[in-house]
Amino acid sequence: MAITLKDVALRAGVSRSAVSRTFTEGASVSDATRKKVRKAASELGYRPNALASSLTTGRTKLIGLVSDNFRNPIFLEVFDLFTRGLQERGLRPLLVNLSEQKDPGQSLQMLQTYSVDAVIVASSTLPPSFAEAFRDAGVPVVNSFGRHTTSPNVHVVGIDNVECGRMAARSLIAHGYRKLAFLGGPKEATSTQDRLAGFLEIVRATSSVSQTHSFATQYSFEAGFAEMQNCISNGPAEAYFCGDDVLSIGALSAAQAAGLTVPDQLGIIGLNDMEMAGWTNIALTTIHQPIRQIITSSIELVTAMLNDPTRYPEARLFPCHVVERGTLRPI
Amino acid sequence: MAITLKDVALRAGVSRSAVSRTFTEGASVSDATRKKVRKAASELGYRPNALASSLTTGRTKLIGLVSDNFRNPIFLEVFDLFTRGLQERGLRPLLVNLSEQKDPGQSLQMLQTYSVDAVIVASSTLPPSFAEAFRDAGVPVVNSFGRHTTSPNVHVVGIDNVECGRMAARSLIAHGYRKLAFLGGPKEATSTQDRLAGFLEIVRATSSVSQTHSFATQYSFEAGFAEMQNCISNGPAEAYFCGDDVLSIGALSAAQAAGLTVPDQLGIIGLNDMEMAGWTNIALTTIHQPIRQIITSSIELVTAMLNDPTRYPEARLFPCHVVERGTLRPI
DNA sequence: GAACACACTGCAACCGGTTGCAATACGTTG
DNA sequence: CAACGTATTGCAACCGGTTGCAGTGTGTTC
Repeated sequence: MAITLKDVALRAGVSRSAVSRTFTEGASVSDATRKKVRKAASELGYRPNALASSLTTGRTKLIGLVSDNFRNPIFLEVFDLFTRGLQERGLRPLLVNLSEQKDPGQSLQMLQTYSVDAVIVASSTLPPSFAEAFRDAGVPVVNSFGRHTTSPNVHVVGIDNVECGRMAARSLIAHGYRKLAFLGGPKEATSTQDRLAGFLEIVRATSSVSQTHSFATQYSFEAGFAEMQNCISNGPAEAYFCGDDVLSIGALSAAQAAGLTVPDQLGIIGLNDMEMAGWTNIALTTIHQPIRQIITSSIELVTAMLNDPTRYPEARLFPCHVVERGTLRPI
Repeated sequence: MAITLKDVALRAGVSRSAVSRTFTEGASVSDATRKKVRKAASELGYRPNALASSLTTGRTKLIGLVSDNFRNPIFLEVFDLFTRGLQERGLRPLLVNLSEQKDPGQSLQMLQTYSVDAVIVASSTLPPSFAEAFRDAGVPVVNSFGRHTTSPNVHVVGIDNVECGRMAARSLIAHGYRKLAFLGGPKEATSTQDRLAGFLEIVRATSSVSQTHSFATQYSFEAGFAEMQNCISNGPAEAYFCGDDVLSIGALSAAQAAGLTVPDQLGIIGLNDMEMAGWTNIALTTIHQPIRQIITSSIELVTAMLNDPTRYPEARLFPCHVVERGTLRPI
């Protein structure tokens, strides 16, 4: 067994309380005692047991980081930023992979068992009810990349997907395309529905512009490739707004494989602006989603909730913008 | 505060011990008691506190998952497989992002503070001393994707990098290239050094074949792109063995940007066989690294160590093979 | 020199569980 | 019916910390 409070207390010739207080910010200990304790502790190699202390303090500094997206490269960056941001604040990410089951029950139970201080649900595809299950159980929760609603039940940090849909449509039109199409992500995801809504709004308000739309089964290269093959065999549109960048790259690949030249015969605009979109042999024109800001803000919100768990829910939305590369023809 | 043992005991009209035993596998409780307790527990919504119980059992089921590679897309799959595999066994991954600091001290201390049962160091770039620091502190550790040595000090699960170097060289030669080059990952990484050693071994044993070698600063697209630009300006070789697939794709992109045709004027073979290597607009010929098997085996090893922490260290190596796609000319 | 404020300190109870041990209950056997 | 083995149960101590409270010692004020 490891070194405990008692061992240090014994060696320093003080009570266990004194040792505990030495390692507690703002507790009342004299310099002399503190010094003795520090010395004994470092000689013994003492490490306080965070789990034991959580028992009385009610704080574990563990944060559940829940996601269902382990196929989309953008999420590697998401995990990178989340883990670093949390670490910097002394919080520890307990990672939960939801790829198997989409029911919040089991993860909720597990995260409660580990007394996490809060949960971050990082997903654009999980329904809002998922995050709400945590809130209902009294666990502070932030839904990052979640759906923006005018009356959120839980904290949401993300983008305005409807506006992104509008932005994409406007951009395609500005680039001179007239037969537009929406090649969305999973149909049941609220983000997909919202983007389509914004897209349709602009198309319908613009004369001489038409649209079609279809959906990929998931955010993956293969799904984008397959759906674009589908579209091509039905007679392709002039330009596509794809659900995200992975989908776009799959679609791009299918278009090239079918002998269509991009951006002349076929334009593509993605969403996310993940690192690969900028690779020179891909050069995807896409809508930049400010994930750094979303994640920083999510973490700020989580830490704020640690202090006030009943904080009134809010939606934090960050503006996106189009990054012009090579998959839309010049204006 | 949440529901505790006491609350359930009170409601069920039994002692706290009885409740505890109801939720402990193999403890002696009568069916009648068990039923009463179960009923009371579910009525109250009781969730056992895993952290409190860890105090007496000495087991947290927390596993530190330590990595320094959050830029390489292959690691998203690595995290996916690790988190799922651990979850299936009732273990919880506590993710540690080392991207900032390469000194084991701080992470070791933090992971001890959280009483992790074991640590998985998932990295091909961290030096062996990193994992050894955990072992020295008495924390069971597995170094996944680590260096194979004939006398490992810690458990290592991975591939034989020297053999991969040989394999790459043999493959390039078989495909008819004569002026070969090694475009490695970070120079100080043991994996880089091992691959180079194997590569050189074959080249030097083969008459009429020459080689040069250089290193990228990290495993990223940009680094591969930059280093290939470098190589081209110095007069390119005929074929390159790149440190991994991301590097390969960067290099590929630089070659194409410089007007070199692949695979005719320039051949490239990567390592990893990450998902993107198979994307039809990339089609990278590469050495497949069996990461599923490596991860499954790592988790098996970790669970074995949970039962026997002093288990004698072993190296588990998995064979790799070349996946032919489009970046080497036909044999 | 008495009265008082204040900084420290240790005691002991507590956080939410687990577990060795002794006590009890039960069914069996002779 | 007594003796006995076995299954179940609760008590109480313990895991490694934290913290309210009372007690001690010091310096200040009047």
